[in-house]
Amino acid sequence: MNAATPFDQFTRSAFGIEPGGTIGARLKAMATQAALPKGQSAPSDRTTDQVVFLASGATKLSAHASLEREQIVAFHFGGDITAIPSDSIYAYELTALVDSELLLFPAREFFDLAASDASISRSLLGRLTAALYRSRDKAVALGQKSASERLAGFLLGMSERVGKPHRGGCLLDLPMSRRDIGDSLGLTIETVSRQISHLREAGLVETQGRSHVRLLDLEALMAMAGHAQPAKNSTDNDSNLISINARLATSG
Amino acid sequence: MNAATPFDQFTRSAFGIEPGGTIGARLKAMATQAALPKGQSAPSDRTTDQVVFLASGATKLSAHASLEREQIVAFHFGGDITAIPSDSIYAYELTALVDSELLLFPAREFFDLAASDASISRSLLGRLTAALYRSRDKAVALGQKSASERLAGFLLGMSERVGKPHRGGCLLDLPMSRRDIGDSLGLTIETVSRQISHLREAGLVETQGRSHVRLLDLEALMAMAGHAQPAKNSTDNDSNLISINARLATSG
DNA sequence: CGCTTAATTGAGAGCCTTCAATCATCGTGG
DNA sequence: CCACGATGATTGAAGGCTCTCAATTAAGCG
Repeated sequence: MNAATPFDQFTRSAFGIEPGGTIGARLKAMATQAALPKGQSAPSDRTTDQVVFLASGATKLSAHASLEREQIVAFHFGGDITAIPSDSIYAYELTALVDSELLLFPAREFFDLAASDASISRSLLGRLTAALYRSRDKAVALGQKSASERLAGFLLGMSERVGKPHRGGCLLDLPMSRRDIGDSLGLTIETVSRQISHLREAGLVETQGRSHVRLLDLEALMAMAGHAQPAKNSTDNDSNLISINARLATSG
Repeated sequence: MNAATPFDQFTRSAFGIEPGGTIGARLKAMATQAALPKGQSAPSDRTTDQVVFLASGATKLSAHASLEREQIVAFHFGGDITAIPSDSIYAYELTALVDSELLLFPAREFFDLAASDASISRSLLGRLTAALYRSRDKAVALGQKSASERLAGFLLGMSERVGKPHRGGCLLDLPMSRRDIGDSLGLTIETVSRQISHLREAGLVETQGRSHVRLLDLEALMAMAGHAQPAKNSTDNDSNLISINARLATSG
């Protein structure tokens, strides 16, 4: 086991502890390492919740409301931690959007052990809270927002997580399909496609191929997404630029 | 401080620790106790996330997507713990549905202290995970389900939390208005009202006054909600009755 | 270079919303 | 105890946004 294994990355970057310690050894004993090729789903356990550390790649966590109806509740990227329920009213499934490496833990044992270490507990409490907040924000979008608002919000959210600054705008290389975007936003692929076309016609974005999107006007997108805080006075728009970058990318 | 104070209830029932200990004293030092009359909102802190323990009563946690657009992300009842974000893109607000008693903690300090105690950590990890699962399930409903499915799911969810068994059915005394239900389900009050009328006409529920609802056919409601697991064989419906009661009521 | 899959674009239908009016509920005051 | 008023809930009709169905175009891969 060299210094760059997923497990070392897990203990060090996620929790700030050394993999060689007592806790590290016990964590390792209950971990299952998996290399998920693109499109493949994590081995699901119908009897035990699972905690997942995504070492590298990108995944989607989706719930099957019925055959033909899938809701993606979260996207994950390298370094993210998430939890997969086993006894929900829906069947949840973690699927790789690109080739990915991940560590799987049985949730109950993992939390039992984590609770005994202050550093790990503190990290998990923060991450779970962030994931909860993110999930709530998604619920707000799904419950209250129009298709154009949702798509603008989605692009801005992705820009925070995988965007690269590019001449005052932002360059995205989206790992998910239009269907995935639709399943995440509660829209059909046709509606997603139409909304992207509208954004393109409005000069707010440029697209190249299936996955490359360039956000040309972040401020206009924020206004369109309804992310702008109600201006306290007249033209007090500066605060938006700050708040939009405030939250770190974490599973949710 | 007698044995029935909200704080004693908090440490004992929520975490299984004695309020008199060192941790208990430090928790108490950072706690703010509040009695919220019906309709009133908790004092919001725009700079610090808050952890809330609801000792008694019922509350809603809502996000303001804009003026006139409110999404309720969670209902809470006595014994629940939740967290209110301060720096979200939406303004979150905790409002009492009935006269309520609650304890407020600054989230960062609270989690810092909680992490140092294995018992508290374990409890919080479980509660936060449950809240995350519940929020995800709500996202699924908001993203994929029709009005009738959402309302049936709402009634079943409430039956688990505040329902009283009644002659093979379930008796509900809902503390929230039709507007609250609509804001929770991403529907208008008119649509909620129409769907309730449909359920009544179908003989699945009876209503009495504004808040009393009697669920007459839980199985039919489950089928309508789309909560039924895909039957593995022919008429294997017994498992639904078990799974519907599997999750404990927790904030989220 | 051709094929398979994904994405785009268009037309029509459906579900929920909006707008409007009526009815019921419940707290209050006589 | 009942009448009254205010708020909440119900019901109806019309419109809008997204979905469904269908066809075309583009992208990516062998």
